[in-house]
Amino acid sequence: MAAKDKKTEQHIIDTAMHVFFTEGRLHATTQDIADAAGVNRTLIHYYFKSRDQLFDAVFEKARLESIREAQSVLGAALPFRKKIEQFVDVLLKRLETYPYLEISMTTSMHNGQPFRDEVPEIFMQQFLQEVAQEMNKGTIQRATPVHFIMNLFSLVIYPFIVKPLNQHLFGLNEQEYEKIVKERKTVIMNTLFN
Amino acid sequence: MAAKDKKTEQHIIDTAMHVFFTEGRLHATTQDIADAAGVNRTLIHYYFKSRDQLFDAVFEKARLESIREAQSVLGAALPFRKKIEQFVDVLLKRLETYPYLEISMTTSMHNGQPFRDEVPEIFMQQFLQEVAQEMNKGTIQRATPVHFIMNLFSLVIYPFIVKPLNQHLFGLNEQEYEKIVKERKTVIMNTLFN
Amino acid sequence: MAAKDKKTEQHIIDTAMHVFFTEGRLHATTQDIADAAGVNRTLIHYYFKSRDQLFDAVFEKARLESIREAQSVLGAALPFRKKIEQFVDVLLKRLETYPYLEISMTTSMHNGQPFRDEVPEIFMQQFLQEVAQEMNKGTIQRATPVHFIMNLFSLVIYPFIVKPLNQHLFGLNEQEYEKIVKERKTVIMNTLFN
Amino acid sequence: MAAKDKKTEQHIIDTAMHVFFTEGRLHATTQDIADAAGVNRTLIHYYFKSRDQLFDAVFEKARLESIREAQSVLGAALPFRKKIEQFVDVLLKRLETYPYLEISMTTSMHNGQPFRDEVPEIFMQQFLQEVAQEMNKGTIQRATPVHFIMNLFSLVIYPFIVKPLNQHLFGLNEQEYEKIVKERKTVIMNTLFN
DNA sequence: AATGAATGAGGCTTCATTCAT
DNA sequence: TATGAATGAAGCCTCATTCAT
Repeated sequence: MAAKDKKTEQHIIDTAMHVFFTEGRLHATTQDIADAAGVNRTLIHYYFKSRDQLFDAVFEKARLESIREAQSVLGAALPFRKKIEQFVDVLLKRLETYPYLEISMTTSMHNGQPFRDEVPEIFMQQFLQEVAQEMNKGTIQRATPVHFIMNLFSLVIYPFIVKPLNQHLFGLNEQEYEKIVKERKTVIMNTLFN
Repeated sequence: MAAKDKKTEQHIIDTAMHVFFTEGRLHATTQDIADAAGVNRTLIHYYFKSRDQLFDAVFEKARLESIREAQSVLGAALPFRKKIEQFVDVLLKRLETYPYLEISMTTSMHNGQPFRDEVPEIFMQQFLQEVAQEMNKGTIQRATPVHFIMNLFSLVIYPFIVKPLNQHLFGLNEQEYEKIVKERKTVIMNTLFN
Repeated sequence: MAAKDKKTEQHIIDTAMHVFFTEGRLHATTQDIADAAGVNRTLIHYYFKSRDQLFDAVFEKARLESIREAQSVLGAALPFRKKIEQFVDVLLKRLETYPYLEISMTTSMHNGQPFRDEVPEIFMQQFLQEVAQEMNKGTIQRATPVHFIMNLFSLVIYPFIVKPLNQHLFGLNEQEYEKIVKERKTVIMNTLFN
Repeated sequence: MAAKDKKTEQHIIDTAMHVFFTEGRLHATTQDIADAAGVNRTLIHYYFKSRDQLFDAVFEKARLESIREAQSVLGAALPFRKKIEQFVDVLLKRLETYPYLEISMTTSMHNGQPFRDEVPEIFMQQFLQEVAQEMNKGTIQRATPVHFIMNLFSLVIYPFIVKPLNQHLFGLNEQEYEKIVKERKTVIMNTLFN
């Protein structure tokens, strides 16, 4: 019902992304997704042959989007700190749309989901060099460069992953947690940079 | 078969913890767990009534262990930095045994797993106050105190969660990743403290 | 694609006959047949309304061809033995093209496939009389006439039906079985006639 | 319901044999068989893991029974003609119980059902030698020995396979066909022996 | 305490068929 | 005449759970 302006196949993928990555229902059935998309369950098989192949299509799209976003920021000609700041923005924005994306991809990997040709290696190498330069300049903590990236991702993503757990742990309601999230960007930048 | 020195019930729980948190097979069936424990599948229902209640027992045990460990360190009469250092040690050690523990607890929460009576509130309040004092002293970044704890957990746990993803991203083999992990503690302490 | 010189409808029937009676895939789906014919699956429904009606059309064509062939030989003005010899030839030739034809028709009858108006009764009556006369002459075994025809069909058709089973039973490879088949005609004639 | 005196697993196999080989419903679903056996459909999976493996079990049992029966007669110390006579009896009796047995096994072979280790080769070789001796004695038609066996099976089995087709072809009602079948043994013996 | 047998619920998939163009 | 999209029916299979011993 919902969508005739976009092609049905794409509509199903988008719905699945929402179910998986926004609602976090990684184990939604094909019926669940069909219901959410307002289509007949069989249609999913018509387009994707099997549940697994729908998964593949969804993860592939998510992966490509992530890479594209990362490259558009990290590949730009900007000062390092500015670049990281924008990247944190991009990540946070994405996490607001798809809070369960990272955890889903990680979880699904345990279940045999194979890796696809990932971030262009050269791209990663270049960025690691840029990080190394900053360490030499003394603007960030000196260490094996991968640690900086690990720290970055950890600080941004993890609190989203464990949101319900944290809310409970710290006794924060939805509103209060929202406030904390809003502060994260500044905290993260201060944590990453000397 | 495997265990007659410990009660069968406890043996099943331990096996389930291994399957869930060490192997990361959160969706293992009762048959899987029964196989791993070397017992008949229906025995699980005999002891735990239902799959969900086995889950509850397992998560409850994990939760209690986590709290006990946390309290034994954070509740001790030690200088703040020393305390955090020991806590990072405890967390890292636990993650080596149960790398999928945190992610499992988080994931299962999405699926309606309810929270149990969690960390004694007073305990958390006391620790947050301690953090606030340190912020005032200037030894750590000044912010809403929960951020410090969020940072701490994020920096320690996340790299374990996304290990396979990271290995791929940075092109690290098992040995190289191991080396990075060994460096984490120092990096984390330097990141958390000014 | 394959056929524009013959009507598409006829092309589909011919393809189906090949799939059913030459390849022996009596349970081929409409998709299988469409693929083999190089046409869209729904086209089969366009022409034949339903899978069953395609079946009907195919079996009807096979039946008519069989009857026509039988009549052209058995209705000819030839000495009895000559007539039977030619009929065996005709049957063997047909079985080489459509080895699974007889078994398919038989099998499909079990599944409720109704009979159509069959061999003209008079024609069969005449032939049975001819057989009776030969029995009186003593050239063939004396018995209820239908036995002669049963024997004839059995001896010719059955070895084709159970070819794979026989190959295995007697340990014959393709070439060796071919040799046996070539000997069949003489053996059959000797078996049928005194 | 039907059976508590025999083990359920065996009861399911027997029911399946009846459905397949007596009723000729080779494409019966697991539900059909479960209904016929008076058991829950899932129980079939409990015992046989999959529909295919039920098939395997059924065909294996049929195959073993056939071999055992054949050996008990053909391996006996009897005059050749007497032996064949008894074998025809055995085959006819079996066909009355399982008229669709042979055709089912043949049909299923087309669909990839693999052969199992079949009739002991030595046994077949011995019987072929016996046939060759009879040919030398002149009691049966002289030819490659396998033809005699082919003829034997053809003459006995085929009329059962095409019973409905034959009834129609010759215009025989159930009673009349029954009468013809009763005559078959004598006709077959006369046909096979000089 | 333990287990083989049995069952209901629910999931994935295939297929023939219909609809709209 | 031909085809892509969509759907309902029905099949197979897995799983948690219950029953009877």
